[in-house]
Amino acid sequence: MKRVTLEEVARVAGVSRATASRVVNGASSVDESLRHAVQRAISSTGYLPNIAARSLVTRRAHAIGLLLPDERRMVGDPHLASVVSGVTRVVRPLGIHLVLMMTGPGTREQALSDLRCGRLDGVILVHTDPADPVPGRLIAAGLPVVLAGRPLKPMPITYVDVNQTAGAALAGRRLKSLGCKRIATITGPQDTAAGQDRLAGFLAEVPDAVVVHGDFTRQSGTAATEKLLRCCPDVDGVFVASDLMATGVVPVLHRAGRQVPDDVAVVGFDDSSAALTSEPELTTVRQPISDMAAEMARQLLRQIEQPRSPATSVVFAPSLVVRDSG
Amino acid sequence: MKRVTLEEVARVAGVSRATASRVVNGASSVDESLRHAVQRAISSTGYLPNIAARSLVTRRAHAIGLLLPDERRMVGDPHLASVVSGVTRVVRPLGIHLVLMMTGPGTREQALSDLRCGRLDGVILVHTDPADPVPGRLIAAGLPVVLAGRPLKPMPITYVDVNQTAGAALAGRRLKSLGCKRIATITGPQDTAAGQDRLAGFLAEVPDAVVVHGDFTRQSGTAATEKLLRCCPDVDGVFVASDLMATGVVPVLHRAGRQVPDDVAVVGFDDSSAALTSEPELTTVRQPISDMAAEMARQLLRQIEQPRSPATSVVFAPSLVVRDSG
DNA sequence: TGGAGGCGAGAGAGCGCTCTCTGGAGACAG
DNA sequence: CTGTCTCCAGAGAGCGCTCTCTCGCCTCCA
Repeated sequence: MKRVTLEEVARVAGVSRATASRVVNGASSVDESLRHAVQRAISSTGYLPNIAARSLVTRRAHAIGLLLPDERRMVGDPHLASVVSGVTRVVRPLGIHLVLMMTGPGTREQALSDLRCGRLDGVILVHTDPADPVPGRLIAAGLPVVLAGRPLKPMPITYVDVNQTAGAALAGRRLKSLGCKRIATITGPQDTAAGQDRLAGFLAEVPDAVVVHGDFTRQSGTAATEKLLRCCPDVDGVFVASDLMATGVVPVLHRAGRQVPDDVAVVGFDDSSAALTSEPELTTVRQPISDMAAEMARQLLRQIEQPRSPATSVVFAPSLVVRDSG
Repeated sequence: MKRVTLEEVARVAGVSRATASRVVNGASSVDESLRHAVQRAISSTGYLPNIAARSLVTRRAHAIGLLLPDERRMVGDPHLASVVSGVTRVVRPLGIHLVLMMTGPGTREQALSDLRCGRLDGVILVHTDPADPVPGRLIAAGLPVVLAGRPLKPMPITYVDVNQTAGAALAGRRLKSLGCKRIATITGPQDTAAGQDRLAGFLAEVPDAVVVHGDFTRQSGTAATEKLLRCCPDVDGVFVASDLMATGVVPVLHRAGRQVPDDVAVVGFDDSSAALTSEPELTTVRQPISDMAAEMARQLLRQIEQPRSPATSVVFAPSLVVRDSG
């Protein structure tokens, strides 16, 4: 249980600490026989490099942060596990730690100082409040940061997103191809980029759609549907801007005596687990969350490697998942 | 953007590095005037301690790991966000990082070496495979570890769990008090502690219950219900050992022409988001996940503080959440 | 054979911090 | 007034690693 240091390894291998270090870090300019001696010494002693000591001199923490919104917004979010998994896939083989931070009082400041004092090499920001000053301060300080989702107001920051507009258009085309005549949409909050884009994309495809506003919550889906049935009782197709919201929509339709999809076709957005537990299972627009998360990690690593490299954005294509609801 | 060191702070404050360090770490034996001078120097220079340097000498990483099963088992798991949130609540005020690791090839070994080389101070293990040798190796090495959920075979390890047996009994009592005469249960996998305990607890309350086996998945809920309706068509109350499974149960009952809860009462377990998106909303047994996670964090910190302290277990009380299904 | 050139290994100086140990100053008892 | 005890600040030695700089040795060409 006693700690093995590089010094120890070097002694066992009969070389200097510097040479042992070269072998550990894979430098090429080491004689083959010495390299072998060091490798034998490493496995015989069970040597593990001390990351703290390494970080101290390389000024790399070998850790990135994932900044999440508060629990309330995260619980029931279907994507968390996929995001973590996607990032992990990229980051783990490199020995980089993924540090989770959930927003609470002062969390974002904490992240900022972790970044400044070299405890974190970069951060991925999820669900950023448009009024949040932290992303701006991060890019101003030239610190590596990637946003999940397009920022509401344009800023020179790297982000990864799905083509929300195209996804909503996919939904619109689906409803039209089902022969729906009276089409409506229940929107997301219009102070988010996703909410705006999904509405715009849908209207581009179905210009005469009835628009009722929601805010991505289940409750708002229920309320919006009641309103919709009052103002537009002959509706026969509805695009709901999130699956979670759609789980509030379908029961209201059923209670009003409308069969889904026979009387009213419903298309959701997200392909979340809610789409599968809903009855009937939801036709929905899928975002490749895990791949997007992996790309965020890659973008972040690039920025860490090459500080102050220009901001880029990567936009993934959505796809339609046809199930039973529309 | 240049880095400020303790040396710098000490110089500005006109004291030695040691005294500055004492102030930073809150040691009491520092003269009030010097303490103030140092604090002024800290804020004027914007000093942030370098954690790597500190870790190097204190041998504390100030980071703990959360070891999760693979993405497949995690996606759709309702509890991840709550677990993270609960742990964060305890750990963040102490400046301790929460490192997420999702099981993939070699992840657990990685966690072990992170622990050994001092990159992690301890780990919380979630959903551990009973055949997994890692927990055993961790306790053998005297490394701080806490399990989420009772281990299947007894071992001297600290764990936090909900009283699964009592929770299942709660469900049984509910069905009986509703006047159900022909009661069944759809179980979880019997190679997990939760699956076993929920069945045992339910049978203790309803000894003559019909037992059909499932494995916590939605699909298994569907299949089990079909089987149940065939072998026991007069069933009027069913305890489903997880909410997710229950979302597969209810539609089958509906299709068979049974109203929930009028013809068949359904009680789930977990109080997950699936319980809310289900129609009707599920009566279910709630586990205080977030509080349990916080307790896991506290237990882990205690072990880190006092290595090789005896293993303890903390068992939380479940509660019944009455909604519409039973 | 001698000198230049190149390549690989070792010596040693830190990285920024903590912590022990020492020493000086002040208080108080003898 | 001296000796002892206490208390607090500073000096300095690392923690384990990387990386530059230097030096030695071997090769190759003149």
